[in-house]
Amino acid sequence: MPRQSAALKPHRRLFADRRRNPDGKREAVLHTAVRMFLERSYGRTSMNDVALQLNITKPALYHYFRNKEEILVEIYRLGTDLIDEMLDAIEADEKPGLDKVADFIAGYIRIITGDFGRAVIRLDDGELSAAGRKLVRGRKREIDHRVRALIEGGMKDGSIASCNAKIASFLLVGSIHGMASWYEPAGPMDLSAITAEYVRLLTTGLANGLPELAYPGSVALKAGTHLHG
Amino acid sequence: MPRQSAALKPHRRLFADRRRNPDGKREAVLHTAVRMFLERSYGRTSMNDVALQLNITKPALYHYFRNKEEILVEIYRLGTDLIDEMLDAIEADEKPGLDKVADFIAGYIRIITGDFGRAVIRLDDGELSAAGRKLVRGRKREIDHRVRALIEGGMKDGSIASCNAKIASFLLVGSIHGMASWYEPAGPMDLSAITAEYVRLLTTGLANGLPELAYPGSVALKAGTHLHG
DNA sequence: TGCATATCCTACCGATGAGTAAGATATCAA
DNA sequence: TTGATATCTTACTCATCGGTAGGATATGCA
Repeated sequence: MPRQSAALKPHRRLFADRRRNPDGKREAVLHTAVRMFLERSYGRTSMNDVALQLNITKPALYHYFRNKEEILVEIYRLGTDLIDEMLDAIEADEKPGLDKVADFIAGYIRIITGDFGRAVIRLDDGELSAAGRKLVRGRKREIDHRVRALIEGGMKDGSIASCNAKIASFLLVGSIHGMASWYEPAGPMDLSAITAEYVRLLTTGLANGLPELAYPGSVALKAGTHLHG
Repeated sequence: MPRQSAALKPHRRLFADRRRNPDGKREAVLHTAVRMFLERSYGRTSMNDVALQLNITKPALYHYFRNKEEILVEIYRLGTDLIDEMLDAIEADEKPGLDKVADFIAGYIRIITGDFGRAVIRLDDGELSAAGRKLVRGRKREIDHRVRALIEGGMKDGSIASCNAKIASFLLVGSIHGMASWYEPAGPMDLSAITAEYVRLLTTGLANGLPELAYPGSVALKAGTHLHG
């Protein structure tokens, strides 16, 4: 039933014979599952669907994972690990805050255009049990805080204009999250062009050096109130 | 089982007696359903849950809606109507494109901080049947196009700097969509402050008048490539 | 008052999906 | 070669959920 790209087929091979390779097979399950979860959502992808895709039967999956949730949590873990590593590298750099933010934008885009990065953003952690949800949301919150710290650092060193770092970081991260929904790796749009445009549009708004001239925000606010009673 | 805010209780009253009021009751179902869908997702909210919340039983719901999907489609319709009306008003205005974009940001934030507006963004249209999905996605796409046209108009009249309108509109809309996830009306953050910050950050990036000085995008791109092999 | 009908309930059906029991079969180490 | 064990399957259980059948009851109109 589910239409899958040819890229998934290779994982079948691992299960084609019964040679012992638990780590490899576990990984194959994860790669197949994350693709299917992204395409059809976690809730609408049954364990049977995943098993069929790998040319095995459902109970075989339970040889590698205790339950469905463990697959999802593992996917989240792999995805957040990627983001954490990127932030480690950026924080270790000696650069103005604005440059770090620019690096973050580019790096974050690169990660969330991959399967596991995109999973962190697109998959609904509300499907998790209370325990799993707490774990995953904790990691997400930690990432948010580190991004906010990046912006606050830029405000301290003067490369970023004074702003509400909490709001700015949400805007920053949120705009990139949007990409995870519409961007298609196989599509016609060039990723480096998108990245460049994102970096330019977002860092310009943050940059210091243009005190108030750009746009009088009060006008926009007043305009908003008279629209649609 | 589901914890609900007191704001839902009033809708129970309508069902408390059996006075004939189909329109009012239908609306009460929609208001209750959208709240629950937003809190627990469409998939994890059963018809029984909705009925219990209204102090009736499941079959009574089928007196007002043919099936569960009809409720969701109706919610999408109400939400997209709000957005359409706002865009109508903005397009009718005689303003520079950048000002229209600013108005859109403020108006869009206002709408998506309400239940039905937020539903358009947060609820997963993948839960719909092929027919419903086509309908809803068509309306969403139409909105995207109108936002893009706003930006293109600003480029034509010179108020917005030359950029890829498709990417810019995605960034714009995406950043606001992020709000629908983290913003809580009852929370501590002031909505008008958030709106002002969003308008300022986003319109500054778009505005014309600062040719290339703000930030050299090429640096950020190069920096991105060496992060995390 | 009494009838037609809208409203709502109890009790059910059928489908789906997570997870398990119990056994068959292949692999690998000795 | 042979046993121990990892791997995988067939055949189930149990719970949930969308939706319906058919009947009970209140409402509003004649």
